[in-house]
Amino acid sequence: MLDINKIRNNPNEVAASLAKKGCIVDFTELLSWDASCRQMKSEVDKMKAERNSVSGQIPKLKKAGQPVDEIFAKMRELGDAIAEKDKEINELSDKVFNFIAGLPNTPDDDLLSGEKENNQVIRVVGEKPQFDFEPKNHYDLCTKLGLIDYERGVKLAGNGYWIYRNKGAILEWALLNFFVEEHLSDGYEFILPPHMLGYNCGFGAGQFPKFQDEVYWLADEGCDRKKGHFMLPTAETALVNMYAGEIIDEAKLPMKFFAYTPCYRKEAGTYRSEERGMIRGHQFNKIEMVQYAHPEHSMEAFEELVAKASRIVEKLGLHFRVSKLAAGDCSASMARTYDIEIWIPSMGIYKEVSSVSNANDYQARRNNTKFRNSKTGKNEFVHTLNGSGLATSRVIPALVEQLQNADGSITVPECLRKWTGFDVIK
RNA sequence: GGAGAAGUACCCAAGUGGCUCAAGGGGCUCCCCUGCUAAGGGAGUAGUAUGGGAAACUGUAGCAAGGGUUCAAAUCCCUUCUUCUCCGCCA
Repeated sequence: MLDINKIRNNPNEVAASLAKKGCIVDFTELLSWDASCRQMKSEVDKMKAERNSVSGQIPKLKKAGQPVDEIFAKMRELGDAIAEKDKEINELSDKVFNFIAGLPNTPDDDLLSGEKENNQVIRVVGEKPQFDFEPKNHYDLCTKLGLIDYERGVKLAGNGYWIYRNKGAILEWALLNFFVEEHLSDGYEFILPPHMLGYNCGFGAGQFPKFQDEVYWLADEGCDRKKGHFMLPTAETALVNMYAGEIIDEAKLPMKFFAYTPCYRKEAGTYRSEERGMIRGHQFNKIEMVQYAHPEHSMEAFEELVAKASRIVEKLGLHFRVSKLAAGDCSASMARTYDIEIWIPSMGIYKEVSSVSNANDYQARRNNTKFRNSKTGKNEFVHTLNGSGLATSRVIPALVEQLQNADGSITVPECLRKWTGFDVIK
C-alpha cells in the first residue's frame, strides 16, 4: 500500500515511479475523491462537535425543568444530516482505499525500468560444468535413479505433481535440514506456520486482491473468500503478517525468521514443455526467510538476505548468478528484488532458486505493522523483506544435472552428506 | 458440532441510556522525603487514526469488529469474530 500523503504531495513523481514497473496511473480522479472526502470530514466533524456539546447540556436543562422538545427536533435533523454525510464519506474513502490498495509498490530509484530484458547480472559464481559425456536432463536422471516418481504423482493429483521417493526423498529432506541449520546458525527464528491462511494474510502481503485466482481456495467454506482459507503460495504470506496490528519494540528490530512450508500454486497457463519435471509444480518445498527491519537499516537487511541465499547455493557447489531485477520484473509488492539464478544444463538457462526482495513499508502499511521510532517518538511502519532460502524444487534439478557423472550417478554435495548418509546416488 | 459465559486502556477492573468527552487499583515516568534500601507523600500516564494551527493547543473517531435504535450508546437490539467452561466427535 502506498502512502496517500506521498501521492497527494508528489503525484507526478509517484506516477513516474510506477511507470517504471509498467503501471500507468492517473491520479486526478483519486485526488479529487480524496480532497472532497477530507473536506466533508471536516464539515461533519464540526456537526458532531455541536451534537456532543448540546448532548452534554440536555441533562442539565432537564434537571432545571426546561423544555427540550425543540432541541430534540433540531438534534434529530442534525443527526440525520450527520448520518447522510458519514455515508458519503465512507463511500468515498472506500473508493480511495480500493484505488490505492490496487496499486503496486514503487520501485527503488536505482532500478532500471522495463521487464526481464533489463535485468542486470551483478555476480556470477562458479562456472558452467563441462561434461565429457552426453549429460542427461534432470527428468531422466531423477526417474532412472528412482528419486522422483512423476508418473504416479500425476496419478495421485494430476499434472504438476510428483512424488519424492527413496533417495530422492532423503536428498530433498537433507536439503531442507541443511537450510534449517544454516538459518539457525545465523540466529534466525524457526517458524512452522499454518498452511491455510485467511484473506487478510493475502491482502497484507500484497498478493490480494490482484492475485486471488492464483492460489487454491478451500471450497467447503463457501464462495466468500474474505471468510475462507487459501493454501499459502509461499511462507512469506504467513511470516509477513505475524505482527499485523502490533507495535514492535524498536530494540527488537531487526527480527529474523525463517519457515519451512510446502508452497501451493495454481501456475495456471504457465506450463511449457521445456519445464517438464520439477521446474514448475503446484506444490513445492521452500524455506523462506523474512526480516522485519528498521527503515534505516533495511538495505543492510536486504544485502544480508542476498548473501545468505548465495552462500547456500555456493556451499552446495552449484554454479549460479545473481541478477538485479528491472522494475517491471519485480513482483507487485516489492521495491527491489535480486534473483539467485541457478544453471540448469539441460535447459541451457539459469532458473530462479531464490528471490530476495525488499517491500519497504508496502506490506507493513497493508497489515499495519509498526514500531516506535525513538528518534521521532512516533510509530512508523517497519520494512519487511523476504527471500527464499531456498526452494528445493529448483535446486534438485540443478543439483542432479550439474553434479551428474558419466556413469549416470550423482555426487552428493559435501554439506548434505551428514543428512543423506550417502555420498553418491547410483 | 451443541449449550453456556465473557471481551473496557500496558495489566487488573468499576460502569444497564445523560455531571463517565471511561471511576478505582497495579505498573510505569517525574518530583518530595528519609544517610542507602524498604516503606511513605505528591504529580503525570490512552495508545492510535485523522482534521485545523507556525506553535502552544484544539476538533473528530474509538470500550472485540460491523450495523441498528435514540436528541444522546461502553450501556439497549442485530450480525460477525475471538477467548473460556461443559458436552459430543476425533489424530
